[in-house]
Amino acid sequence: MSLRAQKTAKKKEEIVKSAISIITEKGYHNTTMEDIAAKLLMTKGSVYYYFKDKHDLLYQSYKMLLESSINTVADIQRENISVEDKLSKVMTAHIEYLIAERSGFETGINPEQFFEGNKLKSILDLRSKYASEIDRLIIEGIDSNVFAPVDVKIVRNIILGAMNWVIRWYSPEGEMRGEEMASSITKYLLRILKQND
Amino acid sequence: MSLRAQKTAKKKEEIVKSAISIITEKGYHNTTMEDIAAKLLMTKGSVYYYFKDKHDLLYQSYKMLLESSINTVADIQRENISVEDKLSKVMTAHIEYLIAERSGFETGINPEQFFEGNKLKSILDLRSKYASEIDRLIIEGIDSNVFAPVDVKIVRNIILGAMNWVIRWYSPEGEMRGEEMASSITKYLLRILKQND
Amino acid sequence: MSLRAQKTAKKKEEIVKSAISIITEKGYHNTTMEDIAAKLLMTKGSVYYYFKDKHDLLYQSYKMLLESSINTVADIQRENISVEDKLSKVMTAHIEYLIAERSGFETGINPEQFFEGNKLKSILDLRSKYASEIDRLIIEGIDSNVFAPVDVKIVRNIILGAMNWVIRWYSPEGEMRGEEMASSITKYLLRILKQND
Amino acid sequence: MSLRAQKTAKKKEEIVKSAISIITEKGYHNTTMEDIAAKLLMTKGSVYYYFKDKHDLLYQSYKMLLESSINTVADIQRENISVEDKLSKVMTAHIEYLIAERSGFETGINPEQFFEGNKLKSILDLRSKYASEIDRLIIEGIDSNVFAPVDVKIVRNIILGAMNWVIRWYSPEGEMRGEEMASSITKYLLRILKQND
DNA sequence: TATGAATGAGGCTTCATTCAT
DNA sequence: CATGAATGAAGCCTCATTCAT
Repeated sequence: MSLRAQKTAKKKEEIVKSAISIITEKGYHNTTMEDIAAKLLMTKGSVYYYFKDKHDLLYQSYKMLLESSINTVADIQRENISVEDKLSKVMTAHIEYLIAERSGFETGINPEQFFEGNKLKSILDLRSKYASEIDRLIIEGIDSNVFAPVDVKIVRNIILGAMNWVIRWYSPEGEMRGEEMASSITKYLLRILKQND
Repeated sequence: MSLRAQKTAKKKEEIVKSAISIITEKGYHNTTMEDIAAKLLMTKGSVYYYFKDKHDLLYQSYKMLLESSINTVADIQRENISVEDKLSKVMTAHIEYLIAERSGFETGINPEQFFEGNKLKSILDLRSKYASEIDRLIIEGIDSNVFAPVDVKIVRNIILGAMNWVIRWYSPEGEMRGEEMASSITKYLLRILKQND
Repeated sequence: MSLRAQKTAKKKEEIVKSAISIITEKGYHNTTMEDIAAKLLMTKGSVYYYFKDKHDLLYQSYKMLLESSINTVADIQRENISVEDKLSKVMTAHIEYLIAERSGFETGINPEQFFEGNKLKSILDLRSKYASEIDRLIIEGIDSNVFAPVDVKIVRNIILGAMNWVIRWYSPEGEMRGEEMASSITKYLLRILKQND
Repeated sequence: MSLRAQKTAKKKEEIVKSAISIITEKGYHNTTMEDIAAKLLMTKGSVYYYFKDKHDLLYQSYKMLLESSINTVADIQRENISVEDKLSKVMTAHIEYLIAERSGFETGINPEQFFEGNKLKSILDLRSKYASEIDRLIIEGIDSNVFAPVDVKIVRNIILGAMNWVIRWYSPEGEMRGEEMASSITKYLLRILKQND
């Protein structure tokens, strides 16, 4: 990648990160392009230089979030630890990421409402990919008798729902630090899966 | 309540129910007053007769949903059954209600984003009330040694997140009926609380 | 048509007529919706109540112009006069209409540039219809030996070009009245067709 | 002219020619500076090196077209042929030029709409000059009894309108070649002027 | 000369809301 | 009570133009 292309990529990422946090805070429709630009000390026009339109910015932001999540899981999958530890790490990472990036996209933006056609498909595909990574861990755990047999789809969605909900109630000003809370949630969720012997 | 007042109340409820389902489907900002009116074969003007403005309609809809939930819990609280059964019933009812009414308000509408001042306070109070009903059941269960000791706030939020998430992934066209799924989710969530003796 | 529908139709026509004259004067792109509304002492919003968007207003204006031309020709076709008189009347009417309505659509708006898809097709169809009415008169004249044999398509386009050009150079402030000029142009154009015996 | 000046002049002409054809095709307002630059594999910035602004590019393009037309007429005026042949040649050249350069400026761009002040005056002067060259030929023809007496202004405008209209309907894919059509139109237009003895 | 990133004015469009009938 | 025409504030987006490198 040329220097220029790098610079452009960096700028795009900067905008995306900023957009994610404002949109999480105020909601997509209550966030104006002006808001997004202003937060970065840019003008609207500049944002449009990097993104076709507001919707495109949302799409690319969403995609980046999902891809980042998938990468995290893939990294963890490669580690040489037990299934339980892997799932544990995946969950903790997920929650900590939400908190750190202040991203409420998973709860605040319903892909079916915001996207259509190829864009929707692409988002749903990424979601599925992430979901199946979790499923894989669950199944592996069941197969190796570490986890009890469960309805994988339902349990996975319980896990996702519980994790994504965090952004709605966790406050950094509270008594618990993010990591503590992440590991606490993880611990409780694992109880659903653990053999009861 | 006079006949007229009754009629008005009925009409209001009709509008609210319709609004909830459209807003759940398309999102608040993608739903126009025209849409809401049209679905009921009314005109915009009529809706304004019953509700001060769009925001008021949202507020009253949200309130109605929460109050209905709270009533349900209260009813269950009064029943003469075990704590575990009570919590179980509350969760099942919550999920089935979401599915039946096709309401995605809990996930789709973040009160902090949509309301402010007294309205926000009133919504948050109702939420708290509902939350503390659940907390009460959890605590009661712990006190009576039916449930393991847990961080009540965290577990309660895990439960809420997992339940509310349902509207995002459950499809009535799928193989599982709503009640089945509700009881399945309930069963798994209870594992978090159950003593592991 | 109900009273209300009549009123709406009238208002639409009012807007269209006004739009035609402003667009002719300033050009489509130099005319703002504000301009069009202001000229009628309306607000932008009102115009949008009657027309989907600016382009739709252009389309309906263009269509109305063409339909009106076609009706005029049809009326003349039915009259009990000679072919030459018919063609003569058609040309005179065309020119006088341009001047009276101050419409420069034919020269100022190239359908291929402004429309596409079905709208383009619909405009081109109307144009064709008008063109073939003129062709019919030319052919009739040739068949009855009143006109000399000519390449119909070319002569028709000469006639159209010469007539439409009027809006570009005729000034009502000049020495010649519109009708005079219309009949003068008509007279000259007929020379192209007249037998030279 | 220095080598550098020559190079600059050449580049300017290149840009102008390219601009004329894009603007003819898409219209001035639908043509962006980006479009013009891209077609020449330049960047916007470069175009601005040669032309003050978009409007200046339009102006110079229009001027170049008119000057070229005037030069053509002047050349023909100097030829040692009959008045009729001169007018004939002028018209044929005019039409062939429009077709060859795909220039629809005469019909697509109304000077009154696009220019003002000195620029408008300068364009109108060139137009007048061109018009009076045609007038001169007509008058000469009348004086020498080759042409019938006519209202010169009207006939000249008929001729101009008929010629300029060509760009709107002539398609190079059609059955007739450009030269054929040019001479055909010329032939018909001359009938307006020819003595009918 | 050439580039491409940044700017900002201007125009289109939507839609909640009002109000006379 | 109901209607539908009218309003106008607010936000998206385009693109000519500038300018540092």
